[in-house]
Amino acid sequence: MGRYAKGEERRAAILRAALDLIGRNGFRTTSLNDIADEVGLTKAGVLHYFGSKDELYAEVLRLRDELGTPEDGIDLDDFLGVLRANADVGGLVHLFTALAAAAVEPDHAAHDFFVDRYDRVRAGLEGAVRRAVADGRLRDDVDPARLARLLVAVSDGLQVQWLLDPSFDMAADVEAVLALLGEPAVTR
Amino acid sequence: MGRYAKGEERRAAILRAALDLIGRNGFRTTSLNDIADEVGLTKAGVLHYFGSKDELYAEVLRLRDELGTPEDGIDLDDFLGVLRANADVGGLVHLFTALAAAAVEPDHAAHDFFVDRYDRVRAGLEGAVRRAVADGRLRDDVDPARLARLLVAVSDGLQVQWLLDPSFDMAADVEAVLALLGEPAVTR
DNA sequence: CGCAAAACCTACCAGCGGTAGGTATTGTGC
DNA sequence: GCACAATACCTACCGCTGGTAGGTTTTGCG
Repeated sequence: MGRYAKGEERRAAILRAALDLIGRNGFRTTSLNDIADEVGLTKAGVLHYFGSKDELYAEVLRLRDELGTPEDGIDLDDFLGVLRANADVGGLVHLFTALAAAAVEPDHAAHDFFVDRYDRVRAGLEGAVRRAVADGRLRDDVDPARLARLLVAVSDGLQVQWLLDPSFDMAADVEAVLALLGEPAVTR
Repeated sequence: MGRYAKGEERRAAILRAALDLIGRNGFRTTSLNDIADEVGLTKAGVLHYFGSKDELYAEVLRLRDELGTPEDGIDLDDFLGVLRANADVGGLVHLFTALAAAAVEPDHAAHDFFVDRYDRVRAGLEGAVRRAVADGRLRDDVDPARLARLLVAVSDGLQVQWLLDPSFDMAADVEAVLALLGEPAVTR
């Protein structure tokens, strides 16, 4: 699975170009040809690096995760921070929700990515919930695994509504529900 | 905008066929041609009734809404009931989430449908929340509009996770969060 | 320099959603 | 029951999509 230096560079350039085009034009109207043009290749050249369009998109999201995630567990504030940051990158949020919905089918190229990702995010959030409970910042009669799942769900779901009509504050909504569950002040 | 009797019948048959095929094969692999074949028409014949594939799909979801919704406001139990019922129709749930994600773009054929639908559902749920608060079944320090938005979000979000891995009970999760908010027993 | 792997192209494919423009069918008013 | 318009529906076509096959050029290593 070796790769030449030039190849690595191209690969990165393709990911950048995809990110850029998706942000500018939305991912639905962006084709492999567009991406290839942007980076000075043909469609086949792009597919040499990524087996399919969906795999390329999955890789875009994977890259974004890597850039934005601290490697030492997440806490509830980080979670809210991500949600706040998402308000600036509608194109990517859109890609995420649409691809997640499509990747539900087991043979979709991004299926494994999303299964993995949800597991990871849920596990991280479950830890954050446990710590919050231990610190007395969250009432102790919640099931951490369930709450983690619910928090992921609520943030995914809010993103769809927000994309349809960005006139509310997603993070504020999640803060509110955390507050109701006994977290007195999530943000400073 | 008149329509002959035969036309009405065909239209209904197309919707039924679409519903059926989506349920059997998933909506991603279902093409206009497949639907046309199933109902004994050509692709162009189908498009005579529905301007585009996305419009047809929007109509499928609209039809489903109509069938399942009582016209005199929804309450929180109904809401949970819908969630429970969805566990039996994964194909449609998938169509819903995927189409909602795609329809985020303002020029998408189903955009208006989803904007409308979310407004309606949120408004209905907001009423349900107000009634629940008035009845003392929900603590009174929640913003009904916000909670309605959150409940819609959580159910949308759970559906994605559930489609990826249907090993948990969506309705039970939502019940749990309602319980935490002061609703002692949502179901009998 | 030699050679394998990687990079990348041209040419092609089936299938997609959608359109144009025709013909056949249906219902309505006289 | 006949004219006439609207509706129903078809064939043929379009551009584009993601993807493949198989070749040629480029890269790096021993």
